[in-house]
Amino acid sequence: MAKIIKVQKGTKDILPQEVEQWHRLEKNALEIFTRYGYKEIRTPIFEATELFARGVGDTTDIVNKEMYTFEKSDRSITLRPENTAGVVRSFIENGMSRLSAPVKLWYKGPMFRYERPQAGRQRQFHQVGVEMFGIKEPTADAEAIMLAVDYLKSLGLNDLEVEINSLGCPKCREEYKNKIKEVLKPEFDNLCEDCQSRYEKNPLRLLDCKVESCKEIFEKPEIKKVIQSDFICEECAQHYSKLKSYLDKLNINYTENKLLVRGLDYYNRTVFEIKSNNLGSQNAVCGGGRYDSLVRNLGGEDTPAVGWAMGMERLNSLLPDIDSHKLDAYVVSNSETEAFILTQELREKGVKVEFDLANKKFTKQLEKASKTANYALIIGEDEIKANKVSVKNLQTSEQVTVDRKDVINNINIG
RNA sequence: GCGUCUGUCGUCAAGCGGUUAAGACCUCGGAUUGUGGUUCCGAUAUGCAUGGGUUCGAAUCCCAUCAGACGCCCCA
Repeated sequence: MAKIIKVQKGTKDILPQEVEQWHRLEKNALEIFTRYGYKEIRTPIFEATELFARGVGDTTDIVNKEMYTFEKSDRSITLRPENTAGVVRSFIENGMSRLSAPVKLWYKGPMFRYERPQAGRQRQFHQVGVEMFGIKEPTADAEAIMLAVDYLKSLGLNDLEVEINSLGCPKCREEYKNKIKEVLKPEFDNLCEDCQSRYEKNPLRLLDCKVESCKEIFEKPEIKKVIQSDFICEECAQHYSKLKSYLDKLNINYTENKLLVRGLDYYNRTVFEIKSNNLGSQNAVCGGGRYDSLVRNLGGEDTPAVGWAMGMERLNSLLPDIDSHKLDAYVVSNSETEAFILTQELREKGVKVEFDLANKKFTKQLEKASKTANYALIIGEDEIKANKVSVKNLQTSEQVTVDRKDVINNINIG
């Protein structure tokens, strides 16, 4: 036998028995997002590498070590690791800033990140997400979070935790970063390896290190004081407190998490995540926030924006399995021609129905029917002569013989 | 990139140095049931991820490789 070729590491087939669940995720997304005024956009799977370098940020791991990049005739191309950069690119390229604000776009599709797979993490995975352009007011942040919660509710997920934080604006955040670096400088050599690299790359990330020795350092009074100081400027603070008041009024439960720092460079002010305790260590189903400078950084006009993305595989793992649909009926007959004809008549009327293409023995056909369908439609010689069909309910074993044209009235179509 | 654990039929598995490598489900064939889903028979791994070793003897021990799971980093 020839060698079997297997799926690539970190990728998965979505098999027929799971596809029903995916349909549900997609159907609810369309329905709920549309209700909030969002329109779907589909951008290409690959983009110029530079888009992600400039968009997502070249200090991030996503860009530094997780991109699928390849060269084609002097162009550097990358499989999208996330979709915000692509949507922003399209927003700019198609002149959407001329549309009346807000411009609300949603997407779904595969993303690619070259990482070690583990629970809730694959190399090809799927996200649904939304992006809203043109509104700087915190109402937009609140509505985006509301939408996320609403969507999750529509899927029956009510008990998830919403965490929020404000990163401030580039200006006040920079000051905060510098203060942290300053106060930690004497301790630099005592920090763990990861923290030492974070010290330069993203000082905000230092704070939730799990290494004991680092934790102890952060507990020192003079350091703790700096870490816990409210660094954000007056304007940012106002924005944040308004957001919280909207969330309160809308009855969205949330907790504030000062350590919540999203890893993508483009965020400012509001960041949030929605987490579940049933996901293993990759416990965020949703992550997002405000990114007011991204559009400008990618060459567009200054345009405020908020957005979020959800991991569809993670969502799916929280949802109960759906039974894949049974057939409405299975035609049983020793005459494959008659079976074929009856099957087609019913299919034209919208019935999900099959017959035995292999023309096996009568009892095997019935066995197949009982396993795959709700009704068996039996046409033996007697029935054919009389132009009738015996309809057997396979749950109750009740059987009636009816005129051929009345079959459809004697079965429930699911 | 690092760490921990795992790898026996399509699936779930028993086996823990000497077995003809259990069993269950699925699938297929047959018997029987006045038309099935009950029951009964039968088929389905010369091989235990791959390659080396240790041993009289290995699925069982050791090493390497590969694959998978989980965790770190990071992220949805």
